[in-house]
Amino acid sequence: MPDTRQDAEQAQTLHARVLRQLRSDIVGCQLMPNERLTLEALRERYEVGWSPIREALMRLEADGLVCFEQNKGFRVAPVSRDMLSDLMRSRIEIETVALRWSVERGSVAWEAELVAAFHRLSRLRKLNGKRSGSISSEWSREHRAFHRALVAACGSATMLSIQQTLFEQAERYVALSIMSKASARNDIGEHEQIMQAALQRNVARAVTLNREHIERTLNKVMRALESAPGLSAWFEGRSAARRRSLAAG
Amino acid sequence: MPDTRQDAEQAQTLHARVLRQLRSDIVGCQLMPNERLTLEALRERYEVGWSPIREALMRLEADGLVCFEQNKGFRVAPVSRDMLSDLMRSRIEIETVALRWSVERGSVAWEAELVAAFHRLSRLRKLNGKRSGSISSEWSREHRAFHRALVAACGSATMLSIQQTLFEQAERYVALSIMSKASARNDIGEHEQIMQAALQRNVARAVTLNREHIERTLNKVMRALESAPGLSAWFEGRSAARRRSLAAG
DNA sequence: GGTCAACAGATTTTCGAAAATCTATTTGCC
DNA sequence: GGCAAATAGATTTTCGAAAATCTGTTGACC
Repeated sequence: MPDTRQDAEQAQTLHARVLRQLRSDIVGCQLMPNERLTLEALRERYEVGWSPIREALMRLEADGLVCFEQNKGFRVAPVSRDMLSDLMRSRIEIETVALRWSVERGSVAWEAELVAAFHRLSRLRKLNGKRSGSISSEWSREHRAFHRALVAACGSATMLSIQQTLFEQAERYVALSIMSKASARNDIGEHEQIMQAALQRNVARAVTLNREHIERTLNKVMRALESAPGLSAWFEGRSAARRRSLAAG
Repeated sequence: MPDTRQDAEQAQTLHARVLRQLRSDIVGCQLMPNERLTLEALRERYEVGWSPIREALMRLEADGLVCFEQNKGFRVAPVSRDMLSDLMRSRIEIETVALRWSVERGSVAWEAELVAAFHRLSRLRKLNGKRSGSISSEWSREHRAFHRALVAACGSATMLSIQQTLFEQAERYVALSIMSKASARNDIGEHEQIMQAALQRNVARAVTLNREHIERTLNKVMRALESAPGLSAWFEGRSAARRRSLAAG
């Protein structure tokens, strides 16, 4: 029974596949913030019928990646300064709790997973090509895995799920900032420090470093997006204004 | 243009109506934990086609009220001691943060809303009839509104959304405990004390009282469910075991 | 010239049938 | 008798067409 990942992915139902692809396309900003998600266009893009698409979109709405309006259809969730800072503030609080619990309760197996996750991450390049302006999908996967490994031993499925949701939303803002400046910050050292504090069971230090890690990301992303000429328009809000400026340009 | 609530509800799309009804039926335990949600049965129950039902179920899965398995369909999310205590621990942490922010930032308008919400709640009976063993839907609505009013000024849509989701999940456990014992705890005084601490901007006291409020609910619900002969089966986990015991009895 | 209603095109929403998948039972074989 | 494959029934999953709704435009009327 050859159960390769390829097979496993093909064995998925269509709505599960569409959900995965849509999520990836939105987080990676292949579908830009506030972009209208016409069912017809998505039907063509993913080569499926209406049902799997609507189901996937409904699911993504709950994750805050998609917005929905009665009889008006779906959009990629918009972005704004306020939402970004709200998101990051909330992430800090959630991860502070989860990290504390995790460090207090983590076993040796947890330590081992954490070390392994860091090792995998440390061997990857963050960006794809030299001028691509996009984050490597492997790096993204391992980065997410590392941050999950940090809080994995918290013993709360609820907090883990919230952590994942917020992390994913934050990833979208990071992708946007990378698109605009093509410079990613080198934060491997920060990750290592957080890990070491966690391994030493130094809760206060781990929590503080994690908070600063998130705050630095927030600052970098905020500045990148404010100074990006093409992308700052996404921050101004109303879609009508944006459409006009794009049509004019 | 008479825009009554009746009209507004009828103007909803079908999947929005089904979502609302399903959510209410699950939180109120008209649909019991772990119960299989056959599409055919739901189609008949809510008198719609497949699409609106699947969309609503997908949405509820994200809220943790429904579980989904590939090609096997949907179930009402199961309940367990572990999930209950995880849920309540997480609620405490979330509401602690949100309440702190809310008390620190709340305006007079917030105070007024809070007082109004408490007043409405204080004039309602918790249970429906004398022996109905079910929570009054008006009380439930106002209870939720009161707890939301407490944290409404936190300034974070993210935290508010999480608070709502967890509160709703907790409501289901409370409904279950009421079904089993028909005795609800009289907690109007607790609510009043939390409110007063919040109005006095005494963050520490408000947060502590809120924590104790949730912990008391947790203890009461946990005990009610453990001692309830018919319902403790829901707590034992695997559906197979439960099915056998029900089929035998 | 400005405002409102009606219309046409585009899009979303819903349905019911058809295809794919699973589950439980039966049958055949060892 | 016990085990595995085949089968039938039930259920989920997907599709494509039809109905409902919205949006922007045209044209009539004031």
